[in-house]
Amino acid sequence: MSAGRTARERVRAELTREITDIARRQLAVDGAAGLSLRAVAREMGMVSSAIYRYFPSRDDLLTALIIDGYNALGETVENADAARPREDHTGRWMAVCHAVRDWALAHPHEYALLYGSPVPGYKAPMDTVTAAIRDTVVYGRILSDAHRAGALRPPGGFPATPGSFSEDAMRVREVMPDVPDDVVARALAAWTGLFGWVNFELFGQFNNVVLDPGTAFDHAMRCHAALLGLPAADALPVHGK
Amino acid sequence: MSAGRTARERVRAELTREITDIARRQLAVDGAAGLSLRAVAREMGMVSSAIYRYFPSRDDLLTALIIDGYNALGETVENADAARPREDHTGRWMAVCHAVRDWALAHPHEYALLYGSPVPGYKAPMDTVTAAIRDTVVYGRILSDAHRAGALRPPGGFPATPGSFSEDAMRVREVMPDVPDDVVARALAAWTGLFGWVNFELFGQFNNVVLDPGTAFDHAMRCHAALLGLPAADALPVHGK
DNA sequence: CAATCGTCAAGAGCAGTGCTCTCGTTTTAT
DNA sequence: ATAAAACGAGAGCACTGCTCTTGACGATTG
Repeated sequence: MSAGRTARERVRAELTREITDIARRQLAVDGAAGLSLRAVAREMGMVSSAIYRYFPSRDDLLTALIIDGYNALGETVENADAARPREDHTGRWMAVCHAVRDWALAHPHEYALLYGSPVPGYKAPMDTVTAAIRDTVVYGRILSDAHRAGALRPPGGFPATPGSFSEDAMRVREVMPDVPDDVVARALAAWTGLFGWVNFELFGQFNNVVLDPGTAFDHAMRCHAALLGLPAADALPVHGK
Repeated sequence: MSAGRTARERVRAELTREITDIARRQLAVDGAAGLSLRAVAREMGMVSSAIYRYFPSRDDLLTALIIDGYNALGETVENADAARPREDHTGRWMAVCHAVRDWALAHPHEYALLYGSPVPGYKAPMDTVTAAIRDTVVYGRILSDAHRAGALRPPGGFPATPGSFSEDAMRVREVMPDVPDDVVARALAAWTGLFGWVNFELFGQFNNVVLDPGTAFDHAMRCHAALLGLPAADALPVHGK
């Protein structure tokens, strides 16, 4: 974030930003496979080989876009969570759900880059993981807060968590401190349920069947909340802003 | 399926099959973006332009592979369902879940083609839909059978289904006859939960966190079954064959 | 101030892609 | 037997990611 000391560094940072901006626009229009270094260069009035001064390969440019995407989604989710009173755990969960869905609908190709099939042969570098779990961290904090406040009352009559799950639960608890195993297990189901729904909606599995996915989505996420033991919140504003 | 009357028709059918077979092998190795008409032609000892006598474009070849994939998955799911006694609704649901997951793990690139991000600019032709819903039809039949047998007792304490969902419920009921709205709504959540989990597992979101996804998956699917009102089935064989 | 060293854009070029068109040949249908 | 349809081969177009070399500019030293 430092302004860059020499003039060269500043113009380099500026050009790097311009490249990613143009690339992101191309991504938004044509999707990941339509991202062309030559097209980016053309739009910048540069020759294609010059781009390689800034990104050593197409994959590196894609990685930059992926990190940006995770951060954009993560920030959106953080803001949606922060806009709710801390003790309104159910409201925070629902806000996170809708934030994810709304962002995905607004940025379908970027979302596909993050949660769709990975581009073949592409291996996510370590740099991405810290950005990738920003939304998950928010999710975990909500459940931790709810549990510590004693607001979590998971309904009975559901299968007992297998003992062999405890090891994985420990690892998940790093973003979900103190939460007991059975809630951790259900938390995985709810979290995958959220993204599974968004995937179905975005990738066309609901086409010609579920015509009003917003309503069904809201209800499904409330069901997940109930499964987690979050208290029912009846008087939530229906949706977005 | 007719053997083909003229010699030309037979060799044409044979070559078409050979093309899709080679393409499927390439798909399994390199993923959808690595599928190259020229490489297929090379492997067949043909010249690239000859392929266009059989598939007018790369997208058409991809479509054939997609339909094959849906049918392969659908058949696997049908068999898994049929292997259970008809009145063991919970067992059938669990068998379907594991069949989907096992097939996805065995054919990751084909699964990604079906349930990952759609290839950009690609619009699924109508031919695909009948194949695409084979698994969903099985799923719907299980719930219908369970409901008609009076075996469905959805737990209380969960959010009421919004009235505006009834229209979408009607459409979903075409593969899930007689099932009441509230179960239809939860069925969507469970179904998306299944594929959302498989996506997370296959596309790397569980990396370094959930190391034994099989156990957690089985438990999560049992939770979904309970949410649907399917009776608890305690003595199921743990997993595969 | 002047020489140098690193950075940069440009251009040519390689290997690969999807796809089109034409040109003989072969097979089918009449 | 003849006309029509289908077919494989080949050349070619426009495009891609990426590499290498060349020449110019700018910042940092001596």
